[in-house]
Amino acid sequence: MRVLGDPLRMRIVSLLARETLCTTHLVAETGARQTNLSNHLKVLREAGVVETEPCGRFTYYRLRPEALDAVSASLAELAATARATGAADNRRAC
Amino acid sequence: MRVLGDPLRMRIVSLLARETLCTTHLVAETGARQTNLSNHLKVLREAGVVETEPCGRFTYYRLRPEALDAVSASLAELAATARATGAADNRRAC
DNA sequence: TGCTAACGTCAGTCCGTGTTGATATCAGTG
DNA sequence: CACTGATATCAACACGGACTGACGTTAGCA
Repeated sequence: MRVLGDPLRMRIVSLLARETLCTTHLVAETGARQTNLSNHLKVLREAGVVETEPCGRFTYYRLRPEALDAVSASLAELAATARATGAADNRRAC
Repeated sequence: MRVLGDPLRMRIVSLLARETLCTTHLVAETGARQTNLSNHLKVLREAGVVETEPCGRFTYYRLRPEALDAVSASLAELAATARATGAADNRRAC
């Protein structure tokens, strides 16, 4: 959740959703410096959002759908409980 | 998405999912200063994540489930496309 | 075996933004 | 009407984290 808060990282995630890419492609697509991307990719990797596949001197990055599904599900659950408390008008007295 | 990246804001959202609360309660629950919470609540309000209901000199904050559902759905869609590209082994050549 | 291109790491800078204190406002309450 | 408590706004401040430049490493290729 926290790691998806950064705009550039969300951009990376969107791009990787459609294609498996390597760093060079991401540099070309986003216009960001290679070093900067490498940092963000490290964050995404350590968060389990993406996984790498070394291919010669290239490194392909692929999205892990489970990670996105997990946050999506937890947000959906929050929305469901919120809907329930709204329907029950469950409020704490002051 | 961006607004949900902050830990304190996610905390607020979690609390509001279960109960409709006013600022005082949130101060007690989170331990954060009133001013700080007011700022975060403003951000959430302007993002359409929460809505307010003035009640005398109190202000109740309630979660808007549609907002959470929206981000949840968009993440789920990203996950779906990612799964499809993974299955098709859709990668860009270097 | 030199050369280049791809990628990661490190240390430092810089900026956005979360945090705070002071202040204003408004609603109850005595 | 004076007073207190709830909340929002404003103007700094501080700090984490995004961004950068320099460098090291590895893999292909001539």
